[in-house]
Amino acid sequence: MTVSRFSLTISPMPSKKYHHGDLKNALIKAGVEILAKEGVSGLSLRKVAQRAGVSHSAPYAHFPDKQSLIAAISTEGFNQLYAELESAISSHSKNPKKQLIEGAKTYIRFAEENTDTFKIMFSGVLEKEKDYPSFVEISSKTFKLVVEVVQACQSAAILPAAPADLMAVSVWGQLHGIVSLALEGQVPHTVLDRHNIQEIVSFAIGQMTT
Amino acid sequence: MTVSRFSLTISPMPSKKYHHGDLKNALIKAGVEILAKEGVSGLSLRKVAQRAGVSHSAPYAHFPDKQSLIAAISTEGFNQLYAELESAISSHSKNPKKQLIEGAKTYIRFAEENTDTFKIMFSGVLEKEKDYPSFVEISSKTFKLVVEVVQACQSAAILPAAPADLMAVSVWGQLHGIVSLALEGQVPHTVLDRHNIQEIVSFAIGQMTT
DNA sequence: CGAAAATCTTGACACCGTCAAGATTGTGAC
DNA sequence: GTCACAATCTTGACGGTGTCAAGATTTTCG
Repeated sequence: MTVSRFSLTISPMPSKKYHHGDLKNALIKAGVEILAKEGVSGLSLRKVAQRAGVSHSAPYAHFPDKQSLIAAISTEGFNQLYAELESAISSHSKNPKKQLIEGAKTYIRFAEENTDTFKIMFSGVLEKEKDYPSFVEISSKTFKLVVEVVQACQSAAILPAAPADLMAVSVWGQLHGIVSLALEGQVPHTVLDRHNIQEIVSFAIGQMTT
Repeated sequence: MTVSRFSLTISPMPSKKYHHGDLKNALIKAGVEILAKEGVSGLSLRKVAQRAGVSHSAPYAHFPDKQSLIAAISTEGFNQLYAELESAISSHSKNPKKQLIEGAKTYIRFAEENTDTFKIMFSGVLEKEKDYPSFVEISSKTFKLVVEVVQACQSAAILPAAPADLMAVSVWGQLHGIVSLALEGQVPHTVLDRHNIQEIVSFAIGQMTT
């Protein structure tokens, strides 16, 4: 509009172009921030657009709908989780048990520090995950990480012999279940008074390992 | 309004009173039905009201807001889950291992048959659970059921000696984690090709028991 | 340079949760 | 019984939401 161009001319505003440049990533970033500040129910396309400094329907140039933006945010979350897990695991490449424990710690920390991103990734907010190839890819890549650690533990006789993928689902399920119940406030205070989530998970995984 | 009373007079409509009689429960029931047919994202107060045959803001006579209705639906879900678990467990009162396995089966079946009710109960849709006493009560009552089964298993040396509530969080977490991952489509097909959820859980719990 | 494609804005639509005002009905005191 | 009051329900409005259509602006590329 003429007015905004005029004010842009006489008092040069800090880089306000018609084209954003990298709006797609800016929207994802804005989404993550809103998620952290207002939670899942506070996440709206219009707020994301506003925070990125564009009009309410600008996002439709980059995402066909809200679900698609949520998929992108979830994918970004998985990328971060994968990177952190990968880093934690490769720090103990000669000690499978430590890989398992530190991997679990990393998972817990990620869930605690990015609660609502974690929820978006795992709580059915994303309705048709299979429609988003990059989401499927990074999530199955993450699962393969778990399988590798499990196999290393089996080779070291720390976990019992069994199909590695099946055992991986057990281990991940155990970890994920406790974390999820905790985030939902379903772990009773009689337990939380004595142990934090970290300790509960350590106990549970300790039961599985030898 | 005069018109409707008139039509009620000349052609007797099937019991359309101004006062519903039991609207509160009708709304909960309608909510469960919509949940089953349209999923969590399809659940709106206005649809619930319409399905119950009342105006869009009639629910506010019984629930202060949408969260409160969701709490009621979740509570109802927990009541049903508790009843089914209780029934399954009391059917094998002399066999703790069977109690554990059948309880798990019941949990899985409930999640599969009432997927979206299960999600509402456990996926952060209900934002401040502690504000709803009857929800807190039935959910902690359910946890106590798990504790009882765990204790019975410990007495029979089926589960190792450890604080029963801690062990209960492990067992429930293991079960809940696998079910949740499965509902999210996070259990890879390489596993699902060979085993259904039932078998995966059986394997995982088998690892914990002796 | 100019046409086509990409990007962004404006405006509209139906739906949503919520509230205020008022209509209708049930209830209990007298 | 009746009459005031409480409970219940309707109507109408408000701002916020996701989404789409039309058009403005900018970039890209033949």
